[in-house]
Amino acid sequence: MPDSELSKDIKVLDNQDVARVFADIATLLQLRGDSVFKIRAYTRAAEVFEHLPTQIASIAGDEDALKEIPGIGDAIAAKTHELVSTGRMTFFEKLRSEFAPGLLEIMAIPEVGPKTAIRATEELGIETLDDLEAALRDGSFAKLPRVGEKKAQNILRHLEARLSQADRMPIGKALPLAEQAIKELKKAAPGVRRLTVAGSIRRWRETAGDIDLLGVADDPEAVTAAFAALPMVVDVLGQGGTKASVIVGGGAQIDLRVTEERYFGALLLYFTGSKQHGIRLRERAQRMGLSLNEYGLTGGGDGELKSYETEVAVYEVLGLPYIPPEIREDQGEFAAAIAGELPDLVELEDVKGDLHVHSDWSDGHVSIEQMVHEAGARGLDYIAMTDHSSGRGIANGLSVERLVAHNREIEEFGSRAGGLRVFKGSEVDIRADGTLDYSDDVLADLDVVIASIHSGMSQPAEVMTARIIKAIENPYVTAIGHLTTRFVLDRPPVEADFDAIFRAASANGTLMEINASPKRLDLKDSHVRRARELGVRFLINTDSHDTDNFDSLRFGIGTARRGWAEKQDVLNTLPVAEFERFLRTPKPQRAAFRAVQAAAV
DNA sequence: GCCGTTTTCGGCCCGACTGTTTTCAGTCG
Repeated sequence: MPDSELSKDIKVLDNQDVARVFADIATLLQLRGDSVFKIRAYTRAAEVFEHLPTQIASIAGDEDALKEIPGIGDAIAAKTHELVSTGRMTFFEKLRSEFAPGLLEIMAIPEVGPKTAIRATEELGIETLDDLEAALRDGSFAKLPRVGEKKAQNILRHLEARLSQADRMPIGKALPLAEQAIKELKKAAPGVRRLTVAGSIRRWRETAGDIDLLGVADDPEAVTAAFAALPMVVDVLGQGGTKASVIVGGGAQIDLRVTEERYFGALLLYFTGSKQHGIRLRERAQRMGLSLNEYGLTGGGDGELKSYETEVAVYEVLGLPYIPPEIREDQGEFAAAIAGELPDLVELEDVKGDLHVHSDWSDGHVSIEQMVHEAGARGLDYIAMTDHSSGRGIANGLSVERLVAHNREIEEFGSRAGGLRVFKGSEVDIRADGTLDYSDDVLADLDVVIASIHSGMSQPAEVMTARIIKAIENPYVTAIGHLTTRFVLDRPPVEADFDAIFRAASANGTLMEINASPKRLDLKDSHVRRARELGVRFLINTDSHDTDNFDSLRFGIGTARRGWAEKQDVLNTLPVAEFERFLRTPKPQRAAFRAVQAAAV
């Protein structure tokens, strides 16, 4: 069959799809009671694929290339090849046919493991989530061996959370909740020190399952008691001498652990994760004749436990430099650390400008003057006012006439904005055919042009790719805004060939925006990493529609850091004079400008 | 099933909690 027909018949699997299949295989092998090491291998493969910055579909034809990936060997490479080239996997289908189709869903409920799931099907005939709910409610589930009343209640609560889709929350919700809890707890328990957020939030993952907090105290029990009694708490799941788990309003779970000062370093390292990063650390310790746990390191000469107040100290004993939380994903950070090639990640303080800002001229909430004033108050050196173009009727987009008036007002405010430089800009719509809302001669009058998609998001991948590349090639487009248009947990990304898009951006000197709005986080972390590999440079913008939206910058920084972005990769870390020089450089030469900058750093 | 500055075979990370049990299975992070 020719390739063109193949591509018609077979859905192109993205990395998440492939990862899902291997995760399901691991679950099914658990149900079958297969070797824990085999299960671990499939689980690892799923995690590796999920975070792989390269499109699996683009390399799956070459099994040797697949086997280059750590954790992928002969068997999984062959299965991946089969899956991607045919859309099916014989092994998976055979395995799946051995169990009721609903078992995978049932196993996904917390506290339901393979043993419980198997007993539930064999003894109660449970095959779907509905069956499970019925058995939990009528009490029959609680009579299963090793279950009981309390366990059944817990499982029912998890099931209800799953059915209401509340099992993960976006970081834009999780982090403020964590900060509120920290603030309240500090007030309620003045004895607590070093109170900090750990877990996936500290790694700036875009979603969180629960919120992990760690602290130090001389009287830990007093702190956990105060925590359980906080006003924001609606339910206490458990509370002991060093640990408490609560549910707060809105349904989020917060776990707090309180320890002695001397254990804090190992504990923070342990509860920051990721799980895979921790496993690699413990393996490394083991090779050194040591054993790492959440209290410290044992082994060595005397076999005594040695504790550490900081993470740095633990890494040091293991012969490693400090690895920032954002890249603790077992995605090459160990190799980089050992080679002394860890990236010097971009920091919040590095950002000097924001090039995507709205006002009440389009769909923003306050005036240009207020946004400019706020940007100055926050210490920015430059911003671009980028209200929507005319195609965005719904967002009160600017006609060419209004754009001219908009430009005039910006020039006025710019002249009396103190040291702050205000650029004339637009967030111009990329139409379905890849043309822009304004003609080139209108765009030529602007300093900064952010080209974005706001409609026609379900185009086929080939059409979408060509559409975006056309915008990238426009000589006046500074950057592509929120490339994939996705909303975290809420709207899927557009389908496109992102490698081709990043290559075009790199060749044309068109920047890619890392949109810092916690609703978007677009580019996402893995896209940043891949784009950077292909030579793309970035802007980290807040897309602010109100003065407090400038707070979102930190989410963009977190995402950029998860994508291994360094200061030199992010153009709005340049001082204003340098950034203006970049804007004055004609597009064809911006790629070269970029290289000069890289060499200069 | 994967992997190798202790191994191409024989290993494979570590501990705690919960709720069920009369000594620990099951699950989680």
